[in-house]
Amino acid sequence: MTVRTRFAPSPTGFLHIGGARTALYCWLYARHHHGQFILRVEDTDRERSTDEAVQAILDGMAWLDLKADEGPFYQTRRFDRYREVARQLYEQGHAYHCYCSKQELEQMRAEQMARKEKPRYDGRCRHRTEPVPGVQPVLRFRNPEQGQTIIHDLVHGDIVFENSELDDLIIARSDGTPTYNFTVVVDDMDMRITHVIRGDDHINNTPRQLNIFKALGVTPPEYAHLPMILGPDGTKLSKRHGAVSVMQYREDGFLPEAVLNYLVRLGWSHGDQEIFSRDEMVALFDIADVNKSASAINPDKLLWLNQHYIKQGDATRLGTELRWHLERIGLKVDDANKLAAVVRAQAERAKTFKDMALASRFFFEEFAEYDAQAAAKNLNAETLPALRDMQSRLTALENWSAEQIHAALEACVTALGIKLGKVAQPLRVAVSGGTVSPPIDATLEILGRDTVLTRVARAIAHIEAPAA
RNA sequence: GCUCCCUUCGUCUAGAGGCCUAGGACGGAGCCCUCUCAAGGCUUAAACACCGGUUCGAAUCCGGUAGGGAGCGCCA
Repeated sequence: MTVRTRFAPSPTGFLHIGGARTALYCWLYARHHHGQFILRVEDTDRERSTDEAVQAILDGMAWLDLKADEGPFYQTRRFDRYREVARQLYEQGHAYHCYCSKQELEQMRAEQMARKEKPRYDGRCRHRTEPVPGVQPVLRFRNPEQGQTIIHDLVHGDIVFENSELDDLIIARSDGTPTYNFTVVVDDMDMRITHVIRGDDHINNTPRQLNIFKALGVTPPEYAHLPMILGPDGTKLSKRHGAVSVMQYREDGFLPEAVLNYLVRLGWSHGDQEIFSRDEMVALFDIADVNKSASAINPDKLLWLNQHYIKQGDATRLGTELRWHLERIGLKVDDANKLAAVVRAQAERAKTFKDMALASRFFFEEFAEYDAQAAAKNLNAETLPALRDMQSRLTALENWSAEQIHAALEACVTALGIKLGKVAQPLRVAVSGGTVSPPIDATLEILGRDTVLTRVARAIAHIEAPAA
């Protein structure tokens, strides 16, 4: 039997980090077993589902490169099928019409709460034989009253529920539209899903679904309930925690491989290994190694992973990512070689592309003014001789390469009897406007001779006429 | 309230009865390297929620307690 997993989000918002991990695990499990990964959009709640949300989820999965083998399927296009199965259940006596009004149900719940009981439908329409005139009934599933329903959960082990704890859930609303617990069963059945991997907030739904499968005479899939993902403070994930949408991570300068690597390790591990390529994840992933307890997001670790992939990745490819972020701050750059060179030079000092873009502006545009403190300390009468010396050495340089620039620097240091810092730092301020940049030789090389000489001249002029 | 789930350093985790003086990673601290910022190297502090059992032996098995969480919709 080939493994078939599904990711079944409801399009009521963007793809958040928890959903992304669920999708990743489903995808990994399918890939690992050479099976299929199916995407299903659970949009039966027409009030809250939006096309934008559907697109946002698709975008998020595309960014993470989690391709579905089948789908996306939309539940709203399958209403006929749900109606058909509901009818079957009704005809076989597994479902019945309930005419209770919402107010009546609410009152019942209130009374139960007052009695400190678990609020649930008491089955008062179970044996009704006559319709109530003028009332469009809902269809309720006739849940078994005795016995137990056991989930053989792949991550939690057996979870036992007394059927007497379960009530008769509504499978079709009075307008005839189907509800969640029912559509899930019909879809998982029709799509021949073998493994349902989802958040453990669904554990309580599972016995109901299992009973519907049983009534339908169908073998249910295996279940694996994943622990929740918490915010950095250990509380429930929310918008207050910053980047909740996976696309927000892209905006913030993260690489999809870093996000994926981070996510795969949140709730799953393979010994002490921290870095996983896509292929390694596929080869190594197993539900047996998934944890049971909820885990909090650690932004620092994601940052660390992101930088790991920035340092590790192909500079040309990463250059396109840098270009995207430069564009976002108003800089249009097309020189792929220069972008790659900047990526290589900045990789060690940038945890995100957003930061890298910000720190790399001076490579691509003239800076407006010097950082006041930096200029005061590094562009003054004391450093003028070194700048002048370098100005002529750089002008005379045969090959504009980091090696040659470095040699010129060494020669300058020897000639003037000063420390390297005494010339490197003034030069840095001269060409970048501030005190932070990649090593000065590499910085000058990337900038190019013309730009460097122009900026050095500008610095010298600044020293000679500080008022300007 | 009821049902269900969870509990190893701050965080992510290793750990399937003796390999545990509890390991790794992020973050922290210190040192080294150094033209800035970083990156890197080395060192270091830091945890088995609690109480009982079972066993020659328990982080690992069992029971209870405490704490956290989820669910209890004509939402998904």
